[in-house]
Amino acid sequence: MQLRRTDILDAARELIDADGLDEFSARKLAAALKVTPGDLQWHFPDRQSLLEALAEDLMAGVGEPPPAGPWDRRLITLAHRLRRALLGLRDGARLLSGTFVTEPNTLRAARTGTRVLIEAGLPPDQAAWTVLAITHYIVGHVIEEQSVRPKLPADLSGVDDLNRELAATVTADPARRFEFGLGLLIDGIRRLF
Amino acid sequence: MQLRRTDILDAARELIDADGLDEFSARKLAAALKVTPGDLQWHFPDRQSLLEALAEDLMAGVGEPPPAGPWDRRLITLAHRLRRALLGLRDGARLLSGTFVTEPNTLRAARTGTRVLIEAGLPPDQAAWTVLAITHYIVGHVIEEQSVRPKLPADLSGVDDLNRELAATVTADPARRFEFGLGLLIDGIRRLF
DNA sequence: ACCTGAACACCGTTCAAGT
DNA sequence: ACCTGAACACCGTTCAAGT
Repeated sequence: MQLRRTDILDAARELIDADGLDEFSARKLAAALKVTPGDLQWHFPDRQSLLEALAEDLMAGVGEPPPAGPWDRRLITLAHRLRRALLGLRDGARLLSGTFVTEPNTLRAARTGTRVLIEAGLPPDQAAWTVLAITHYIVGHVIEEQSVRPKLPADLSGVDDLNRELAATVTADPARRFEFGLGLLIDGIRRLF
Repeated sequence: MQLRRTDILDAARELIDADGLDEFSARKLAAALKVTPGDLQWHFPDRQSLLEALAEDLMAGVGEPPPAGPWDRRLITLAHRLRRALLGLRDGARLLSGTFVTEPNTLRAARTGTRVLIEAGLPPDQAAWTVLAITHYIVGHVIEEQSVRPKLPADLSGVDDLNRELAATVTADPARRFEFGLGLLIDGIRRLF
């Protein structure tokens, strides 16, 4: 049976979802595919290119033009898509942040967001800067979301109010936290018009 | 000569600054210190704990209370400090994002930011959520700043306007880009009052 | 064009033994 | 308390050889 590119990527996703990015190795992947490490090398010249392919796949669809409507709704749609995409694979945000923005799907997402803001009337440079800022927020957020949280001490007595508040924040529903920070950015963008 | 903790961390920083986080290994560090790998293990039980110590050191001073003044100025001061701290070591943002927020210096920075907003009149939960959002933006931004940029094609003919705009954005002075995105967030926070 | 076998130059971590 | 020597169980990558 011929080893196809998508089979390799599927198996890689399975391993990463199971054990995390740090546990992932090309040799384990080869073993899972019942194939020699050398064979894997033939399909992907090195480990990095395999991870980049994975990141690119993750971004598929994110850059589809969002439905017509007000710019803020369209931007929020894009932001949610990017977050969902990153959450689609264990350690997805860390994976993406280790690759470059020049891959087609990643670039397309940035283009789509920029176009939304240009169409809304923002000058092109401000539009591009804004999209980059939102992207950084999302990547930073999801990296934290996906990082293993240390067990918070069940007993919070002896901890002061501020620490308790911060603990509550980090433990809070990440989707709502995401929404809150995104809202700050959107409100900030509003003042650019 | 006794091997001290700070010597180990200094040598580690030197190696990371020289070759990047991916090239860094405990064995190279041991060699640089003219010491056995096993000896290093005695001082830091595992590689991860060494990296965490490094991240903690990076955050030293960030959480000092900023000079009195309007909340936005104080928050901007903290934001710049965090960015400078992360830029203080090659791959510093990636390093920090691989550790937890519970280390004293990291926690202190979050506490200080939260307190600034509470003192300005924000409810504690909103203050904490806001600080987390800014932190995510900064970490995401500096990760991109510190990632090796692929050589942009010198010849941009044949590339459309949008790509050219995005290329210009990524190539632009990162300090100004940082300021722009931070400004969006600050303006968003303004509307919370 | 695809895959194997075998090697090379590395890793992090453990652990008995020394001082 | 600190450090060495030596090993264990891994890595990514290369490359001649097979089909």
